[in-house]
Amino acid sequence: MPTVSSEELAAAAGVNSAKLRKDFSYLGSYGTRGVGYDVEYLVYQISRELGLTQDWPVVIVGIGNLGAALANYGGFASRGFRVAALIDADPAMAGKPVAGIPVQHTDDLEKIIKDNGVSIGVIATPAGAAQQVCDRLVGAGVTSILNFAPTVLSVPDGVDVRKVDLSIELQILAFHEQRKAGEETAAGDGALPAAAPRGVAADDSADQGPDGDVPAVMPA
Amino acid sequence: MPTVSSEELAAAAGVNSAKLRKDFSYLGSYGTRGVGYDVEYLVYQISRELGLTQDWPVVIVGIGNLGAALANYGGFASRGFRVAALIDADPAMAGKPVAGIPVQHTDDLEKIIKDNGVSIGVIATPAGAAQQVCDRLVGAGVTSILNFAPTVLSVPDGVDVRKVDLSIELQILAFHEQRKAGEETAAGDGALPAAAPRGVAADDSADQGPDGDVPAVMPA
DNA sequence: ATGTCTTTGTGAACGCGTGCACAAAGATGG
DNA sequence: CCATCTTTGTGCACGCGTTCACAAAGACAT
Ligand SMILES: NC(=O)c1ccc[n+]([C@@H]2O[C@H](COP(=O)([O-])OP(=O)(O)OC[C@H]3O[C@@H](n4cnc5c(N)ncnc54)[C@H](O)[C@@H]3O)[C@@H](O)[C@H]2O)c1
Ligand SMILES: NC(=O)c1ccc[n+]([C@@H]2O[C@H](COP(=O)([O-])OP(=O)(O)OC[C@H]3O[C@@H](n4cnc5c(N)ncnc54)[C@H](O)[C@@H]3O)[C@@H](O)[C@H]2O)c1
Repeated sequence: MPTVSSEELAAAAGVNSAKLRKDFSYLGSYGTRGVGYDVEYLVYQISRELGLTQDWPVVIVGIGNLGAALANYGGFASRGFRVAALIDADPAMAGKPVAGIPVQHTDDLEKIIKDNGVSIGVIATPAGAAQQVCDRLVGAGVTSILNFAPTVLSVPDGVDVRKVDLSIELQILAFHEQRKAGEETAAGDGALPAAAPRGVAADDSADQGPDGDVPAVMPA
Repeated sequence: MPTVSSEELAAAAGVNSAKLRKDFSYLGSYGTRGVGYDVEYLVYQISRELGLTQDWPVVIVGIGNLGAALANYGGFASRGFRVAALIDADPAMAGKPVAGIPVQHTDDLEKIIKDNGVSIGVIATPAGAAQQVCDRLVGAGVTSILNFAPTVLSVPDGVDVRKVDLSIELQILAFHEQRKAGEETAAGDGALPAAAPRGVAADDSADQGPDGDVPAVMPA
């Protein structure tokens, strides 16, 4: 039976082994003291808890540059996500296949959502259309939204939104970059709390909850 | 003189007003008691502190589906980022313009970086090439990297990496989605700590530091 | 000039996640 | 069956960010 210790796992992930064990303990006591964790069983338990055992149908709305790239991306299928439909407002695109999937018109949005039992929607439309698209998605039954448009979406309680704003990612890098340059001359006497640079880019990135890195105050 | 109170700002951003004031206080005392903050002055101070007043040249490496979409994206320029160059390993692409910018070959990577004084690089290559591209970027002087490839990059101290992993974004949504479904029958008695769903998708997303939302343990 | 009213700036308390340290559990060997 | 050794599971303490609450500051009216 192949096993791994929390120490090995922690080293690979770049985190503290105690934290890792404590995290695992929320899933139950799947380890064997003196031995470690049964790899296969552990993978299964985590996959199950994370919802990776079922596959989720998703729709992508707004098949422009970004939407098309997403549709072509093979990494989703391997993680249990299936692109159930592509939706765009442009009548000229209707019927044309992107990544082998025919684009459908926005008029049918509600029907598409319901027919496919979709609960996760991806918005890749221009910012101006995002809130409107969001409202229609939610109205049709979508309860999770991944938003690429640089807008803050308002949604009812019970609906989750995650926003991917590439400009903000670059701004955060630029912010640290600026601090690096400043520190060369005036070493670490800035007015702001230390923003410790990380050597290895391990985990993080997943979080989007109350950021621990940069004050999460400025609106988009 | 147009002003705003911390209370108004906090309501708009969906955060606590005390937190907002404390955050601002790190930049100095720019407010006037009994009145609020001078909007124009505040915007300038924050822009300056965040590094938004200067523009940053960036290079994009890997001009495929995603890289091309990024190159076409107009949102970067408006935030002070300038696409200094597009780089790809495919000889067939060399010279061809994408978004009006000619694609250059990977052979010239180091020269391009140095000639343009680039310190921020974007990696949109396949996962297998990411670490190698990263090493070359860092070797040429890049100290901030935005990585779209689903790999954990190893970099020397002093180099910042931010990773955008769309599959993980979807997995996080799917995770909450699964919990919603579960709670309908067994209301809030899960083994995991409460993952409070947020009604409005305000801030967060910026952080990528130790996530406050989902345990940051699993490697990609 | 003085008083009142609004809003800032911040000291102090609270809550939470992280890391330390160790007892308990179990495997393994004699 | 007992001793030893490894690794888990977790109580506890520490540190940090968030929030409360209020004194100080300043505008504005009288
Ligand atoms: N391209 C990028 O790299 C990038 C990066 C960050 C953010 N974004 C954001 O992603 C969004 C899309 O970017 P893009 O470059 O693909 O733009 P795009 O203009 O290429 O594509 C937008 C697509 O949305 C469709 N559309 C417009 N209104 C719609 C509606 N109401 N319903 C359905 N579809 C509609 C259009 O027909 C078009 O096909 C924008 O909000 C942009 O700011 C893009
Ligand atoms: N397309 C998406 O929506 C999406 C989403 C999430 C993640 N990603 C990731 O982003 C990366 C790019 O995705 P894509 O869909 O654009 O892939 P793609 O295959 O369309 O493009 C990859 C490009 O990188 C170039 N390339 C390969 N090796 C290179 C090297 N050593 N140096 C420079 N260029 C090199 C290729 O010539 C190609 O043009 C992948 O790692 C993918 O997993 C993509």
